[in-house]
Amino acid sequence: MSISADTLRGHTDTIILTQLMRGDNYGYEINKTIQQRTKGEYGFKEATLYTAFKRLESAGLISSYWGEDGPGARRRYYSITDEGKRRWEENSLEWQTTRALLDALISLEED
Amino acid sequence: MSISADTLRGHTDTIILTQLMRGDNYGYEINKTIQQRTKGEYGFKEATLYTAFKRLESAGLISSYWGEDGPGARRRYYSITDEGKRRWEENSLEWQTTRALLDALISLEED
DNA sequence: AGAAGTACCTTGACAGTCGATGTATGTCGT
DNA sequence: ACGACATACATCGACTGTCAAGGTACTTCT
Repeated sequence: MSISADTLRGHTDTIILTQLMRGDNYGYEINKTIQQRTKGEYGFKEATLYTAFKRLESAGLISSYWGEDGPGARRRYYSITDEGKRRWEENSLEWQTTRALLDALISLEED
Repeated sequence: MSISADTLRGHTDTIILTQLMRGDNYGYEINKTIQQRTKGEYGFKEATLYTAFKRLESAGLISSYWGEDGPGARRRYYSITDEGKRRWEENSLEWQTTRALLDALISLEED
C-alpha cells in the first residue's frame, strides 16, 4: 500500500464499479482482486470498502444478496445495476479527462 | 468546472506546488492560471485555495510574503521551499504511479 | 454612485477515510 | 484438542479536505 489514500480518493466508487462490471462479486474478493491487480500497492481498508458498498447501494448503483451457504464465512454478493453501468461509463470517461488535466497541471512544461 | 472536485481531491497540494515551481506567485493568479491551463474545466474554490496555502505553509513546503504596494488589492505571494521542491518531486512521481494504477483499475481489460 | 473585478480571509457544515473493535466460521500445524 | 491465522462482514468515532456563505478592502468602468 505505497499509494496514499487521498490520491485515489474520489475514485473509490469507480474502482468498485469496474470490478462489478466484470460480474457479481463479494467484498473481500473484490478487494483481493484490486490488490492483485496493483501488485499489492493499493487496496481498500475494510471500513472504507464496506462504507462504499453502502453508499453505492443507497445510490441505486449496485444491489446485493447473500451467497448460497457454502463452506466458510457467509458472503454478501454485489451486482451492478443498469444505473450503475451508466455511471461507470460516465466515470470512466471522466477519468480520461481528469488524467489529461492532471498531466497538464502536474508538469513544468510550458503550455 | 465540469470535473467533480472529489476526483482531483488529494492532488490539490501538488497542483499548487507545480505552479510555484514555475516561480513565486499569489493566490488569485495561481488559480487563474489553473483555470486557463484547463480551459475553464477546473479551478479551486477560494476557500479550498486559501485553506491549502495555510496547510502547505504550516507544513513548511511554501513560504509567503506581502507584495510591494502597487495599485489594486494587496497580494500575498507564495514561494516554494526546498522541502516543497522535494515534495513536488515525490508527488510528481507518485502521480505517474497513480495514473498507471487507475488505468489498470478503471478498465475492463483482463490483466 | 453603483457595479464589477481584483484579492484576501474565516466559519461551519458535510462527506469520505480509517484505526479500532467486534462477530463468526474454516483451516492448518503441532 | 488447541491456538493461530485467514476468510468475511460490520460499526463507531476521530480526523481531514472541500465548499457555500459571508466578510473586508481597493480599483476601474459606466
